[in-house]
Amino acid sequence: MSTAKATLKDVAERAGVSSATISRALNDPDKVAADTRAKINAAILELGYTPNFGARVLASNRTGTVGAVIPTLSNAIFASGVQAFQEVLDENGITLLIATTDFDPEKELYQVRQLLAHGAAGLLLVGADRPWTTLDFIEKHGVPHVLGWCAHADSDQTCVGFDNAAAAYDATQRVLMQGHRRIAMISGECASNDRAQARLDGVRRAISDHGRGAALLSVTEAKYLLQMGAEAFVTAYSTRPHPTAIICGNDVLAAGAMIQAREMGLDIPGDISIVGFDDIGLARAVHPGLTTVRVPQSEMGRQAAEQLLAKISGETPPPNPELQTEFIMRGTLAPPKQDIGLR
Amino acid sequence: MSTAKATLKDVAERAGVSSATISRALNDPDKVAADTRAKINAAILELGYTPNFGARVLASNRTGTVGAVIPTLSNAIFASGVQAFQEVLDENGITLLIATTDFDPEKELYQVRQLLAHGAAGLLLVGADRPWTTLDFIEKHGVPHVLGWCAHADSDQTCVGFDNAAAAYDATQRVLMQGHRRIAMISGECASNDRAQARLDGVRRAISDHGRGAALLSVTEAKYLLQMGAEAFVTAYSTRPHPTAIICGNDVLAAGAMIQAREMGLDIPGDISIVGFDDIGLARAVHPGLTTVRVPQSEMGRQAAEQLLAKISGETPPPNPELQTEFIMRGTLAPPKQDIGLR
DNA sequence: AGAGCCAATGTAAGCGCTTACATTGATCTC
DNA sequence: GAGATCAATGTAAGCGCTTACATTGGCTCT
Repeated sequence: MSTAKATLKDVAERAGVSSATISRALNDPDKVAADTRAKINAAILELGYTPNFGARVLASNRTGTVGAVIPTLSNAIFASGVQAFQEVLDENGITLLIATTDFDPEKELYQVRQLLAHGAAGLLLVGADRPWTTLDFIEKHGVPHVLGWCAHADSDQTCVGFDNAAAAYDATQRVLMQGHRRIAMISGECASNDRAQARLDGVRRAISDHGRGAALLSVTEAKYLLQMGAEAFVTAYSTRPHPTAIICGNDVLAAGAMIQAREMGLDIPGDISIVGFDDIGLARAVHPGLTTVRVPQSEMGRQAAEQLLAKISGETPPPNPELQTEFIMRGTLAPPKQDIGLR
Repeated sequence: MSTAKATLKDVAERAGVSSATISRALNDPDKVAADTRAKINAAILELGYTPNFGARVLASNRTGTVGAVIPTLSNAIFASGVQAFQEVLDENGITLLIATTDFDPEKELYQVRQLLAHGAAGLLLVGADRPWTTLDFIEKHGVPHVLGWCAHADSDQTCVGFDNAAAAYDATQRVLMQGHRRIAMISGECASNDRAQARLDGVRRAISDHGRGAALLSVTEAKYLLQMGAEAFVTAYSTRPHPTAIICGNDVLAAGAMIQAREMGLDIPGDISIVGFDDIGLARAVHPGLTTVRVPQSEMGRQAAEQLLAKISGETPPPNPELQTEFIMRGTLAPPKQDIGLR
């Protein structure tokens, strides 16, 4: 075995054919006669040949990669979406480049640059809220992209996600239907986060649409961490009169709130109802089970991949799929004590 | 603006220098005079030039990517490790290629091939249990790798992780010290999973080393899903006499077990103690808090990246770091009722 | 049997960059 | 002030593939 890496030419000599034929055998096997192919395969095996990635990319102008730029893998909602995204790419022989932003729009632009510089043939981004420069840059590159975790009926962008505002509106209605009137929200940080913003908007709108004394007593923004949810609960609960229900921007915040509520000797849902968002594994694990909104994470990742692949191969992608969320009633939501029977 | 993408040559003409100088300005700026650099930058901006990835790779033989092949992103323990891994790579200007195996060793080999074919300069793999062919293949490629989530004092491999067996041994000792003698284990599936195997071994050994009537009543293997943990609990609890403590292969299984225990009207930890492993967010969110073993997920990802980068740049990497686990006492472990005071 | 066709293969021109080596002035040294 | 030194830049040879186009020879068709 030689030290130098085998090249196409080496394989060609060994197999007694031209390098073009080798290339064809590799990229488009049925253009090559079966027996030639056999010889070639033998030669490849003997030489331990692996195509040179750079040369292949340079000559063909295809990298076989797409990129995903997401806030963080540490949040299950992104991790499992990306997981599904990757699975579909994999089925199509595409490899995934990944970069994270920690919710920073500038870092997102930076990462987009990175991935495009690495030859990503398409891009998955999270949400629709970003400086116009970012999308501009992507478009100048002529690389298609899809936006995940959001839905925008108005926009001409390809969005694969669900209507966060509508889902939050719906969830809030359920809370109101239980009889709650004094509601607080623990929201994710809304700056540069249209999903958090939309959820907050949905809650706001549902409450004001409802009227009849329903009020959003407070909105506390917090980072998506258990500890932050706990701290935010203190603030959210501190109004007089207390809220009877707290709607949280996601399940992690909700779980944090639950911990703190229990800490403060409050019964859930007796003294305070809590509603989450996302339905990650956590929601079923806590006790009582967390009432929340299920979002189709995997389905979203899958469809995002399909849309992106379609765009890459130049097909007009199917119209934005509308993914449905589902309100999941568990134990943390119940009618408020003091209002029972008052209707 | 022309339709065709600008190349180095275009920029060179525009800036009135040779293409070599542009290349240098890009890759090794202080080899170029400041004013020349300024002209070049202007030209680049005007033309919207981006280097061609393939050409760069072909000419320089460097892709600036590293690959990670992991079981799944859906499990927080991998997701947050990879997150940290990616952050360090990012600081070093390296981009991450990601592929998942769903715990299938054959798929792992396939993904390793994929990533190497995409020019990964280094590889992160999970655990040490795999067919020799896989590592053989990697070595033939001359690409360095590190194994994460495991520790192997004996091996010549670079492992970045913790001693799962020792951590399990220690946790089991704590359980024994609380007075438990009838212990059951809900283990992850051990086939092709040395981490699960090691944890099981640690539990086994601790119990047999202890003697004095301590017994491992049963071992139930289950996939790492909440639901599977719940189902496994039924089996694990069904022995007569019942176990007084159940040690779980990870926190997800433990949380599933907790759900089922509550379902069956059992008090935790009054009727049954439960211990988890990993200390993911879930462990603090459940009630009572899950007693578990904290593993330094992020630290591991970080160090794995550092080791890998060191190997890639040809340095002799620092010796395998020994990462410490920590037993986290929370509410799900307490002395067994019937043994209180009996010593 | 000759024209026409087609599948299989060969020929060779790049793809756009990096980098070893060559060149050029300017600055320094004694 | 001549030679040495050095920073800055230019020249040009690839890197290892893909692919448009050319060639070949065996078939079919009439």
